[in-house]
Parts: sequence; C-alpha cells; structure tokens
Amino acid sequence: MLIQRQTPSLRPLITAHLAQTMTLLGLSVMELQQQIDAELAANPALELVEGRRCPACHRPLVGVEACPVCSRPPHLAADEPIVFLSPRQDFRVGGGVAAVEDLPDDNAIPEVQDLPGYVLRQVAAELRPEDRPLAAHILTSLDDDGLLAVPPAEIALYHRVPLARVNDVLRLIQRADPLGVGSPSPQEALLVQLEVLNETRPAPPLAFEAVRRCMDLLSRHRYQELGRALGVSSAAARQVAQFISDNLNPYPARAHWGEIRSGDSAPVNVYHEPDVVISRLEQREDAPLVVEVATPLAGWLRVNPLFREALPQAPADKSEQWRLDLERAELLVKCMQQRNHTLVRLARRLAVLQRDFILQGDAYLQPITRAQLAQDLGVHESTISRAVSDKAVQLPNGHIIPMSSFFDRSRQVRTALKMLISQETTALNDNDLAQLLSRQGYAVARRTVAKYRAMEGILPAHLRQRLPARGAP
DNA sequence: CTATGGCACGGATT
DNA sequence: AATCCGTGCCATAG
Repeated sequence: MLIQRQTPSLRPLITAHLAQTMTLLGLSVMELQQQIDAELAANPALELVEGRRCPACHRPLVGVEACPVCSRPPHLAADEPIVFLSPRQDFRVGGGVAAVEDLPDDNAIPEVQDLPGYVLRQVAAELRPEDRPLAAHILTSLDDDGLLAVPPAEIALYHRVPLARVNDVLRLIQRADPLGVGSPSPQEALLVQLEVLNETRPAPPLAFEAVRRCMDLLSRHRYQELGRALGVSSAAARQVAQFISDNLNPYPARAHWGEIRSGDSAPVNVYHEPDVVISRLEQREDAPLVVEVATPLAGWLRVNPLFREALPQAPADKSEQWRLDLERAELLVKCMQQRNHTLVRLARRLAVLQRDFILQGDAYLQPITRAQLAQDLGVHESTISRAVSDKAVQLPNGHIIPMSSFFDRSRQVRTALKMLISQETTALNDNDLAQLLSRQGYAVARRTVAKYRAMEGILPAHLRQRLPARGAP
C-alpha cells in the first residue's frame, strides 16, 4: 500500500497522498494503530510527540492546546456538540488494554473482539487488580448466551476467596454492556436489566415481581396464572410480559448488535471497540454531547526535526534511503491529519443531525444518506463511505453500534412498526399495518412491512394470536 | 380466498 | 461498477 517511486516528481506524491489518506480513513482505530506502530518502528524519520493532559480534568489533549471540555464557552448551545480527539487507551475505561493479558489465547489486540475481551475492557478500570483473575475466570466461563456456565461458588473455591468477592466482581460485570452478561440465569439477567433500566426511566414495579417470583409462568406465557399470582388481571399480566419482552433480553449475548437474524448456521456476535464515543456533558436532557474520536496514539506524529537536519550529512550509501524515509514520514503525518480532520468533522455533523437518535433511541433516527453528508462537508461521497465503514460508535446509553446505523433509512419505520405490533389488541396483518404506518407518515408497501417484520424477527399475524416472547430461536 | 414469503426487477446508494 | 433496498408479481400454505 505504500507507493514509492525512484524519481518522486510532485504528481505521484500527490496521488500517493490521496491513496493513503483513503486507505487510512477506511481503517478502524484498532487496525490503524497496528499500521502506525509498524511504521514508527521501521521509520527513523517518524516521531511520536507525547501529548499533555488537561490540568483540571486530567483529560489527554491530542493536537490541541486547551482542553475542549474545560475551556468550552459557557452555556454552549445544546445542539453544538463538543468534539475532539482522544487516545484510544483512555477510552471509557482508563488503561483497559492492559487487562487483556489476563485472558488466555488473546495475545494480540484482536481485530474483532470476542465477548470476554469486550466486557473486560469495560470493567477493567473499576476492577481492583487482585480481582482480575476472578473476572477473567468468569468471562471465560460464559456460554453462548452470555450467561455464566459455572456456579460462582466454584470460582470462589478455585481461587480460594470468599464468595462475596466473586459476587462483587460479578455485579460489576453484569452491569457492563451487554447488560446482564455473566448472570448465572436468565432470571438474574432480567433483574439486572430491570434495575439499570429503572435508573433512567421507571419500570413497572410488577415487572420486578413477575421476574423474581413467576419466571416459569412468564416464560411459558401463562398470563392467566401470572395475573393471579401478581394479583392483577390477565390483561395487565400480558402488558407486564410485553414490557419485559420488549425491553429486556434473557440472553445478554444474543441480539446485541444483531448480526444473528436470518437463520444463519453460525450465529456470530461481533463486538467492536468504538472508534467514536458519545456521552453527555451532564445528565440534563439539554446538555451538549461530548464526542470523542479515537486516535491510536496518546499524542501526535511528526517528522523528527533532527532527522531532517541530519539529512544533508547522510553517508553516501544511506542518502537515498534516508530521503525515502523522510518522504514516507511526511506523507503519513499529512494523511493522519487528514484522517483525523475528516473523522472529527463527520462525527460533529452526525452528533448534530442525529442528536435525538443518540439520546432517545431508534425511533428518532433521521433517514440521512452519505451523499447528503458529503455535500454538507464538501467532500466526495466515497470519503464519507470510507470514513463510516468499519467504524463503531458508542452511545451515551453504553450501546455500541456500527456507524453505518446512522444512515439506516428504514430504522425509524421499523421501530414504528414494532410499536404498532406491541400495542395491537388483535393481530394485525401486513396490509393493515401498512395502512396504519402510512397514516403515521411512513408510506410503505405491504410487501415491505413483511420484510421489516422478518428483520425484526416478528412472526406473521396468524402466529401472533398468542403473543410469543422473543428470545431463544 | 387471504395472508405471506420467494424471486426478480429497477432505482437509489455506495 | 457493485450493492442494497423497496416493491410488484406469483405460487402456495392455511
């Protein structure tokens, strides 16, 4: 990929620049870091300048003088997000990378993370070092559903620690994303999810009761008996069950960022490290968004000035090699700047356009296209395409989604569809659903409704008479 | 006969 | 140029 010419006229240099900028843009942070590390090791002309940290909030400063958060103008408008570069290691969890060593069979930083690695990264910061082996043990003992396959007591015994300590670690893990992961049972996974959900928006109190006491009735859809057990009507019981199946997932590892529909033989869940992390400056609803664009380095790259000075005095046999090194270094530095610039501008624009989606979820996703954004930012469409592809974004609610979700044209309609079906009294057929949707302003054909249903894993009308819960296929 | 899923086509998007 | 997506038509299951 590194194009070099013996006679570097300006022309090939420019095309090389373009070519490399493009390739770098299409890389995720993880992949990029590997490239950079390799180049840093191989090229003496390249130099890494360590970044400083903000004296006030300790945030690492990459390529900026003043901390973008602490020095922001007061009373920033809500739709004006704070966007800045942030080194990957500082992401979400401080020094999380170090903990990966604790996992067996996980020597390098994997391109696609498995579930254990993904969870470990999240909890690493809050984990006391002496508890790491416990966490590693727990995470390597997960089954395909993300549930703990061995009893906690066994882990405690193995490490000769009190059971309470294992449970503490377990609690930490359960509250990581995907929520409820590491729970010994679906029941406990649901309870954890309910607790966390309850912190942001109140969940029906009956839901706790139902999960805690009537798990078996719930999973067998015995709403009559469930109602009786809870002391409410069977209709109310159904509502509770509906709420649970809509908002909770008894098998945390499934249906996370849903690669696992369409009856594929190999249900592969992939977890990406985020390339962009979005959070809220404050808990207030109208607080500005804080958007961190991951860079592979805790500092910035530049051409080593000493190397440049020394170039004229190069020994005759090395002179050509040195010149090439310098060229490569300059190229890479330029390309990195370009990449960061593009990514930051893209992230800012997305944060503005999709603020409602970021904060309030799928129903508010605006159907935008990459082409539109390309126009907005004054770049070529393929630039946006590359910038978006293979990138992952972490939302304030902790979910990690592919950046391409921001351009999902049908998500809004699909959630509207889900709403309709969850609120239906009698099972509506696709035709009726299409009509209702068009009344809400979503004009879609009957055939399309069927497709959306399939995407969401919703059964056809005649099989929906008795609400079947989502979950195990 | 009705509701649904498969296949294929054309236009939009990447 | 390749791919994705919504849609229409048609076979078929219920």
